[in-house]
Amino acid sequence: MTMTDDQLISILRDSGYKVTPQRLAICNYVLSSKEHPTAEHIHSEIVKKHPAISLNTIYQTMDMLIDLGLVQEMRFSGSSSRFDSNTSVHVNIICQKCSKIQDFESEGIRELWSRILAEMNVEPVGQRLDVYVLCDECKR
Amino acid sequence: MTMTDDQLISILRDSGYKVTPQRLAICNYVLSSKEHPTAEHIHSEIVKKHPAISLNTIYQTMDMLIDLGLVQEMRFSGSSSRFDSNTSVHVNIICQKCSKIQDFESEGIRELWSRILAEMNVEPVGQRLDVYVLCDECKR
DNA sequence: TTACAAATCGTATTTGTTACTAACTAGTAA
DNA sequence: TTACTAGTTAGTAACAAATACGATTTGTAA
Ligand SMILES: [Mn+2]
Ligand SMILES: [Mn+2]
Ligand SMILES: [Zn+2]
Ligand SMILES: [Zn+2]
Repeated sequence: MTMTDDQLISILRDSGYKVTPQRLAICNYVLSSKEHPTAEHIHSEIVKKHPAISLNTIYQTMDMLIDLGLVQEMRFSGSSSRFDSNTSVHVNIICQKCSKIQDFESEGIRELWSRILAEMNVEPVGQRLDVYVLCDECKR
Repeated sequence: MTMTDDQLISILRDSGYKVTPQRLAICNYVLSSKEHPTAEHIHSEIVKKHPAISLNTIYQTMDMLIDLGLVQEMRFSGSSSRFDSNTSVHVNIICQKCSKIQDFESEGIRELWSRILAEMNVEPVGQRLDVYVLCDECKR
């Protein structure tokens, strides 16, 4: 979910989180990324502007974003967690070979998913919809 | 997926896996369980009949079952992996509080899911459909 | 029966994540 | 501006689940 610095700052302050340059940099990167990055990946990006940033701060900031409901953590076998800033109902298309993750989102899917929920008769507090595939590049 | 010992033995032999008493016990337990058990949970069950069984053997047998396509591993934040022997298209209804997992499966859901796949235009090799809820007991 | 590849058990190691702590800093209110 | 304080950071230690390793045992095909 992309937003302006001012919007982000309001959200953090309203929830009692202090605004630091590290947080702003991490949030801006993660919330605008479509790559479902790992903590290591986020760190390697942020360290360019904040050379002393620690991996721990990345994890703590992810915990904050999860607490704020702005990010979802996805765990996998054999690889580290990916962080998804798309919190709307959508499908993650995940390549089994190269681990690339692409979102698929549409009104049609939201409608079909809501019908599935209706059939199950549950009140969801979240969901994770993964489809495992071989992506076009890995199929070759 | 429940099956007879003979069916199971055939599958193992056909794939070049040896048939051992430990494997039979683990497979029978896991393939008939609806609980999405953890490795520890499986171990605590099998150790009753095989007192020397190691946790390592549980993990190795799970790898085998995953290789055979009979089991799917589900990783989570803050808790250990759960192993799901229901490999058909279904939704895992997962309580955020007590971590109980219940399958929901129906012709309607398979139909709706196939329409989602059609819209995405992908050839899935698998999927993981999680809905996070508060179960009836935890809601009280 | 024998030979050998594979499986098991027990343990060591790895790895991703979490916990801890001293130093630092954002926010607040004189 | 200044001083205070609770929250944040960086660095590192600790943790736990999962994986790798190696000696011994076992299943299976000759
Ligand atoms: Mn996504
Ligand atoms: Mn299931
Ligand atoms: Zn790929
Ligand atoms: Zn519950």
